Amino acid sequence: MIAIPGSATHGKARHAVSSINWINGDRAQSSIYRDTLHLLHRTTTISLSQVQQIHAQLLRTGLYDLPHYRTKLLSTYANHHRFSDAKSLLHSLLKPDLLSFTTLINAFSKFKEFKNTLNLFSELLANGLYPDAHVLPSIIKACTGILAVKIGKQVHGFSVASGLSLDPFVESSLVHFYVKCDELDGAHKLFKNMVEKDVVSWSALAAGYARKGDVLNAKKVFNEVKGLGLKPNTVSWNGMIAGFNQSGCFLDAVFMFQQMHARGFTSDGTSISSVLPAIGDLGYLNSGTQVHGYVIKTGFLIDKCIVSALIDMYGKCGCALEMSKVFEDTGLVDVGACNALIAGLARHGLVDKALRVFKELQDQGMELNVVSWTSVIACCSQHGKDIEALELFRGMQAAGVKPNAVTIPCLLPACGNIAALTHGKAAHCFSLKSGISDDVYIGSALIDMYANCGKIQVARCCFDRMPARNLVCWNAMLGAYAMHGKANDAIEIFHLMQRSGEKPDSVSFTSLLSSCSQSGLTEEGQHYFESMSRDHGIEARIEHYACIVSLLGRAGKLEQAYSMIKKMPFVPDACVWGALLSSCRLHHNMSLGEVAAGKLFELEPMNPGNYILLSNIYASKGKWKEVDKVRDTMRDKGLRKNPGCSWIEVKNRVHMLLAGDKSLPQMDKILDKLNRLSMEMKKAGYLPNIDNVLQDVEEQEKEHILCGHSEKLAVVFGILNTSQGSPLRVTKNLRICGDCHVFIKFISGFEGREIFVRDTNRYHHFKDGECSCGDYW
DNA sequence: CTAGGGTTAG
Repeated sequence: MIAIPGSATHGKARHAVSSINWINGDRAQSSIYRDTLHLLHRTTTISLSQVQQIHAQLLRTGLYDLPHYRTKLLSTYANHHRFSDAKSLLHSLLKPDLLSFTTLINAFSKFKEFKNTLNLFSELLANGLYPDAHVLPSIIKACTGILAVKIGKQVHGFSVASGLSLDPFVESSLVHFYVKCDELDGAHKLFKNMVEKDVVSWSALAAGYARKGDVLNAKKVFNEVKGLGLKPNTVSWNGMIAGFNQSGCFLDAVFMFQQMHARGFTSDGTSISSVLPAIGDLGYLNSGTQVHGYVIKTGFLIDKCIVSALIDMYGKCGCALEMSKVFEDTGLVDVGACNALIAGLARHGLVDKALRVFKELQDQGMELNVVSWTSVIACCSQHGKDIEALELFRGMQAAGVKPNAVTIPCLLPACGNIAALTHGKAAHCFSLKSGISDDVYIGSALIDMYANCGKIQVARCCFDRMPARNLVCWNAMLGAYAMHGKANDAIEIFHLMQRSGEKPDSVSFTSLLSSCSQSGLTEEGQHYFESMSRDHGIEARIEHYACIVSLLGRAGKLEQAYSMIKKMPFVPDACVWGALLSSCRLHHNMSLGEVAAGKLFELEPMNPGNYILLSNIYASKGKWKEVDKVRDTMRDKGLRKNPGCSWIEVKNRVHMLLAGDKSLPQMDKILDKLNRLSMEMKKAGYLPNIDNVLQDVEEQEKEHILCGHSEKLAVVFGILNTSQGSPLRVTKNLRICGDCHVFIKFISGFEGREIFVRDTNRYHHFKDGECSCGDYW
C-alpha cells in the first residue's frame, strides 16, 4: 500500500490508494493513471516496488513519454537511492530534456552524491542544454561538498556571464561555496553585492570567519546584522559558537554562548555541544558544571554529542571521577562517548586504564572508529609505549578501519622513538597514497621521525617538498638540525623561515641556540640570543638561558656563564646548573664546578650523574681525597660505588670518539697512552679517570666532541619484552643486544665500526653485527 | 526545488 502522509483524509488520495492495485490489471485506463500520478506528486513515501509497477505500466500505456511523468519517476527512483536505475532511465530517453537532468541533478545533490552530480552536469552540457537557475545551486552545492574549487569558480563565471548570478539561490550558494573554500574575502565581497541578503548567507559568512579564527571579521560581520535588516536565529549563534570552538578561540565561543542567552535566545543541543569543549579547554569547571545542570534539567542527556562533550569537558578540567561518572550514569552506548572517555583517561596519565577500557569495548563488540583507534595510538606514543602503538596500528588495519590524516602524526613519533624506520616509511607511503601527505601535521611528524631515525637528508627532503608550511613545520626542521648538532643548517633554515614570512617563536630559538651551543658557534649563539627580544619581541625563557650557559661554558667562558646565571630573571633550575657543571668538567674548573654541583645536589639529590661529574673534576686535578668523599656520599645515598673511575668508560669514550670521526690512524697512539697512564694510576691505588687520561686526546679531538656527534651516535632505547615476542623487526638502525635484550638505536651510520654504548648501569659492546654487554661498574 | 550550526584523536 501507498502511505500518503498528511493527505490521507483527502478524498482523491483515498481514490488513488484504492485504484493503485488496478495498475496490474489489464483494464487499467489512462485517465486513472493520470489521477494516480497527479496524486503521487503530492505523496512523499512510496515503495520501490510500486514505483517499478508504475514504471512498467507507463511504458505499456505510452504515457511514459509525457515529461511530467518521467520526471516524477526519476525523482522517485533517486529518492529511494536507486541512483544507477535513475541514471539508466535518464539515459534510455531519446532526448533527455533540461527538466529530466535538473530533477536528477537536484536529487543527487540532495543525497550528497556530489561526484554523480558533477558528472551529470557535464552530460547536461554535452547534450547541448543550457543550465538555468533551477540547476545551478545544486551544482555549486556539489562543488562545495567535494571542494571542487576550479569547477566552482567556472560555474561562478558562467553564472555571471549568463546573468544567473542574480538569482537569490545561486547567489547564496556561491557565498557558501567561497566560505567553505576558505576564500572568506571573496565570499564577503559577494555577500556585500547580494541583491537580496538573507540570514543564511550572512550566518554562513560570519561562521566562516569564526571557523578560521578571524575573530575581528567574524564579530564585525555578525554585528552588522541590524543594519542589514536581518534577524539572527539559533543557527546563526550556533555557527559562531562552533566556529570559535573549532579555531581555538575558546573565550569568544563562551562569550557568544553567554551573549546568546543575554539576548533572549535559547540554546539547543548544538550550542551546548559546541560550547562545552571550549569551556573544558579554558578549565572553567564552574561554568561546565552549570551547563551540566542545565543539560540534566532540559533532558539533553540523551544527546550523544552532548554526553561526549560533557565527558571531554570534565576530562579537560581534571575531574577524572566526574568524567567516569557521566559515562557510567548515562548508560549510553556511543562510540563518541567512549572515545572521549579514553582520551580523558589518557590525559590524566592513566594509560593502562585507557588501554583496558579500549580492549573491553573491543571485546564487547563495540564498533570502534578512526577516532577510537587514533586516540589509543596517540595515548601509547605519548607515554613511551611505542611498540604498543605500532601493534595497535596493525590491529587497526586488521579491523578494517582506515587511518586518516590525524592517525599518521600520532603514529610517527612512536616510529621515531625506536628508530623503526620501516614502519615510519610505511606510514609515509600510506599518506602519499591516500593523498593526505600535504597535511602540515603529517609533514612535521615525518621530519621529526626521519631525523630521529638518523635520516636527516630525508627529513630535509620532506621539508622541501611541502607545498605549505606553518610554524610547527619550520620548528620541526630546526629541531631536526639541532638534534644532529648541525648549526649551520639550522641557521640557514632560520633565515629561510623569516624570508618566507613565518615568525620564529621561543621553540625556534631553543633549537637554534642549542645547535649553536653544540657546534661551538659562540658568537652566533650570543647574537641570536640578544636579537631574540630586541628584534623578535620574544622574552628569553629559562631553557634559552640554559642554552647560553652551555654555549659560554663549552667555549670556556665559565665566569661569563656563571654571571649569566646570576643575572637571569629566573630561579635557575637543574638544566641551567647542569650545563654549568658539564662545562666545568670539560674545562676542569673546580671552584665553579663545586658551586654548580652544590646547587644540583639540592635540586636532584638522587641523580648519580652530578656526583660523577664533580668527582671527574676532582680526579682531573688529582684531588683523590675529594673523589673518595664524593664516592662515600654516593654510597650513603645508595647510588653508585665507584664514580668516575671506570676503565670501561675510558674505552667507551675512545670508541665513541673514533666512531664519530676519521681519526682511526691515531688509535694505537691513544691506546698506548691510555695503557701507560692507567698502569700508573692503578699502581697508585686508583682506577684511571676518564678526564685525566683523555685530556690529551680531548685537546686533539675537541672539535669532534664539541660537534656533539660522538654523543649522538647511539642511544640505548629500552628493554625488549621477550615474553611476548616483538612485532618489531631489527631495522638497519636498530639492534638488540643479544645478552640483555636492550634495544640500541643508532642515529648515524655505524657499519664496520666497533662501538661501545652506555646505558645507565650497563655497557653494550657492538662489533661485527653482534652485541654483548656487561656491568658498567 | 530550496541553503547556514554539533562531540571525541594531532
